[in-house]
Amino acid sequence: MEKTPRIKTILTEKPLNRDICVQGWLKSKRDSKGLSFLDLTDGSSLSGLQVIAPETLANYHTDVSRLSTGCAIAARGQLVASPAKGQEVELHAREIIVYGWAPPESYPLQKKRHSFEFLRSVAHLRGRTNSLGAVARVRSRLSWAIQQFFQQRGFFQIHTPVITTSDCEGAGEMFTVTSLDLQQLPLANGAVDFSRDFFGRPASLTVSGQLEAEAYALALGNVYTFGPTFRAENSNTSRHLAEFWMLEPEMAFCDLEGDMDLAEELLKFLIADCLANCAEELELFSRFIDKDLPARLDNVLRHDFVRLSYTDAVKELEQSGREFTFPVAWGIDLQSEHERYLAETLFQRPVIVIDYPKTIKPFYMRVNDDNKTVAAMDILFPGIGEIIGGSQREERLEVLSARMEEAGIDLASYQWYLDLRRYGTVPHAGFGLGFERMIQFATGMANIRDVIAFPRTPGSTAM
RNA sequence: UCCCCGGUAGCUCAGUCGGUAGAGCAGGUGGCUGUUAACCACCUUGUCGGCGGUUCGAGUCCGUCCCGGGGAGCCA
Repeated sequence: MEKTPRIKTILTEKPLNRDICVQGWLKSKRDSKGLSFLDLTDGSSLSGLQVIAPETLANYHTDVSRLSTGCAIAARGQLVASPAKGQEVELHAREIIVYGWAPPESYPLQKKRHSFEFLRSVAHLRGRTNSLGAVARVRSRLSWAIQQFFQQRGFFQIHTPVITTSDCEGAGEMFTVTSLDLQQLPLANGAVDFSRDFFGRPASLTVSGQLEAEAYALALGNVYTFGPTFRAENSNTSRHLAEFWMLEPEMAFCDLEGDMDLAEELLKFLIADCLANCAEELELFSRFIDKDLPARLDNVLRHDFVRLSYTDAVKELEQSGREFTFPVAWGIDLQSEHERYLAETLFQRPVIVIDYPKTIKPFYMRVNDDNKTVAAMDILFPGIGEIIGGSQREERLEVLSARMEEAGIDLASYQWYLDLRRYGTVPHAGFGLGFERMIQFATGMANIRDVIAFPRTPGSTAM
């Protein structure tokens, strides 16, 4: 097929009085005396190209006049300065080719605002709307920015496995992976005989690539994994998915301080990149989705993140004079309302809470000298809560083994993980960034199901 | 999983005290117009989420199930 310029390029370069061909989908058509105005978009940018289709076109009465929202067409003609308001340039068509019709009586997308809830039911078409198309472009850009950030800093990307046979990675319910016939499960002593399963033992979809990333951090120095992650939790909220993308950097010869520095630098980099490269999309979100978006993004860029210990956070909450639904006490995990108070009311900017009680954090987090807390950090963003969770890892074999035993974890199945401490162990640290939550923050989108193309949530995989 | 709210035309919603259903938009037809969420006139569209109950009569009241949204928990 003929290679045609993208509309984004045309709108930027404005090659006036030249013959060009554009291909895309119709956003809307308005008829006037002797001509039709076609709003054409090809997905390259939010703005579309206005195409003028005169009545004199060979197929005007047979095709052009029948065009409606959603139709796929090509338009060839001259790009000229537009005499009317609303656009700088427009294409005066000499030829219109219809690739695909979109019968208006059945095409779900109308020339009007739809609720995000409705658009979820047509997930395969919603990328054609202004807002969801903009989300997709921001998502792509942020994904690229993540790669840039780490590659520029000498990190290596590790493709950690999606299928895991670890009994538990300590991060919630897992999806089982099996090739057994579920109608006729092989039994042994009344239980399923996984020795006859594909891997010879129970297997699941990963809930985190961290443990594997640690192995390669202790080989290549600084690494990151970035890929799909799965949680079989029955979570029904606007910030949880059963399948989501998680970024997990892991650094050797690094402590909690360095971990926090990297996380803060990354978050600022991503937002700055978005502001610089997705200006048109952000303008749309600011106008229709979240009026405070520019101020919130600016707020992150301009300020150092507040860093305070869990112990100090508890003190702040106790001194706040607030009546919380869940009372605050040292040793109890911070509730959403507490996190929100810290980030949104008290400090009004991102907050990093460190050194949580070891009893409420996973086994792999490094025990501090007080023997009561661990070198953990949670980054709380105003509006969406926890966006990053990380820690310095426990690199001491004896301490790690003891903590795993306390947690009731079968050491035998973690020998490889313990080997990392047995042979050439070093202080190391890392964190996990929920990619969709990052997109939510960058776009102001309220529901996480609207920042991933095909969301998977309990009881729902629409497409 | 728990709490709250909701499910009525293709979409967004209204529907009073229980008396068999309406608006805007979309769609269709015609008109007008360098239009831009185009405009004007006319027209079409319903298992009122499912099942059961109360009642002479249920969109409306009760029970139950399903689905969706918000919040909570879990977390990223």
